[in-house]
Amino acid sequence: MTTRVPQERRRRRPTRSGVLLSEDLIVETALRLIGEHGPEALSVRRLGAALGCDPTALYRYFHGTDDLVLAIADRIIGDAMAGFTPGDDWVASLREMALRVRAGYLAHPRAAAMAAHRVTRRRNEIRAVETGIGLLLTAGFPPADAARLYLAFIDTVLSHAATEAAFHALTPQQREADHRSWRDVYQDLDPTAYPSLTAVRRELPAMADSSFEPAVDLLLEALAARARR
Amino acid sequence: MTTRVPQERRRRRPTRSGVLLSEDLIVETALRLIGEHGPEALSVRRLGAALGCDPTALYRYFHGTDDLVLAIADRIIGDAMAGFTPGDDWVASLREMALRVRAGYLAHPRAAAMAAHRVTRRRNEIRAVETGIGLLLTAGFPPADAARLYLAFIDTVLSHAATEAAFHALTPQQREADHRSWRDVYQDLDPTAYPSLTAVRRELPAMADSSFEPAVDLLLEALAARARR
DNA sequence: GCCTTACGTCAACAGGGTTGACCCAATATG
DNA sequence: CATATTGGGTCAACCCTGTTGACGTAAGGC
Repeated sequence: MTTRVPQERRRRRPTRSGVLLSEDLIVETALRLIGEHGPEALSVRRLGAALGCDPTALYRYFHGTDDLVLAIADRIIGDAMAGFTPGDDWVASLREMALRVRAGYLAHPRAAAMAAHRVTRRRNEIRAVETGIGLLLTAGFPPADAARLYLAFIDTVLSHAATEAAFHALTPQQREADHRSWRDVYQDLDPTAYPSLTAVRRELPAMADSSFEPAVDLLLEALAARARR
Repeated sequence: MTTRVPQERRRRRPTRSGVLLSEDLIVETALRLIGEHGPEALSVRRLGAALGCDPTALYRYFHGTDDLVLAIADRIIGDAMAGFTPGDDWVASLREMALRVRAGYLAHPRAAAMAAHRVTRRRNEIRAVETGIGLLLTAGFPPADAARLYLAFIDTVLSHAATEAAFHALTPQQREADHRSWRDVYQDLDPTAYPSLTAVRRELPAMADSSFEPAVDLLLEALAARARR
């Protein structure tokens, strides 16, 4: 489609069914669709049906599916970071950022699973990057280090959150089977072939737990150690 | 399709073009297709064309696209860890494990991106867990810590590798747009609204680089520090 | 009240996964 | 060797998908 997607729209026209479309309404409806019926429920045609408009009307608001996905991702980031202000303790603030991102992803697990790996280039994401790098600058890191270390930090947070979101997006049956496998499969192993697993056998059921916070804490430990030098 | 996919096939019949199909041949051809013509080249129809058979013949070997993807993922894991033996230096060994997993994913980004968040507790994965926990045990961690820390480590590695694979699985246009955004969008920001981003402005193009190794190194630093205590 | 244009609608195209029916040839059996 | 069985390759068909260009109508500026 050659039509441009304008920044502001003043003239809006109700659809055949009387709905006034808007970028926000479309994103919200998409999130609802995904949340209710899974990621595969998000298609231009289904979204149009849910909105009560012709599917191709969406192309007046987004350049294509990819653009829509990015808008959804940015919306999730915005909701997660809403009202957050960094405090004096930069480690604690980064930790809260991590937990907020994770909570935002888990609020829309299925949407997060499909949008997590993208750079949205939109307002909410830019704001979050500004905040995170600002925290590392106050920690005393020189600009080059602050940028690189923030990237390592946020990529880890986002990757972990995406993994958790993907897990939560599974059906209860799949999730249950996953949990069981740590008990069942790993418990009946040949001790001579798998000595280490046998040694930690009683700890394996805990492997079904989330590693999000341990991993974030390890990372923040390393960052704090480097900041001290 | 109601037809079952049998374990062993004895009767095989050449296709119209004379090829003898097999599960291995199909998986290999799928990987070759992805490698040569990009990630979007993997579809049942194209795979059939590349094999010289009717697309629906593949349903005699796999229940559907999902089943095929899992078979591909299994091969990727096997290839990545093939021939790996841990050395005396547990930090270096964990590092090599991380790099191998990443390389395996990046060798087949789209397949990895599709299957990365799915848990396949097969032989290769069990072996990897055995090796990794063994390394943390030789580092002196008590069993409970070894299990939890290995989980944090491998989840970080897998999550990062999945993120990178997902990025490489994007279309060239999407990837290019992602790279550009760090140069373009983030360069024209209002300095008063975004002071930290302005301060690190010259470092931002580097944000398009991978954070895999910095993140893994931070994690290994923290693990080594904890092992010393 | 006219003119412009934003934008909702429509028809169409190319490509996707998956299905059930068909039928031939490769094997098992006598 | 001849016959029966059936694995599995083929085909047509179905409904899904994203995306396009043309069209027309109603909203807003003047």
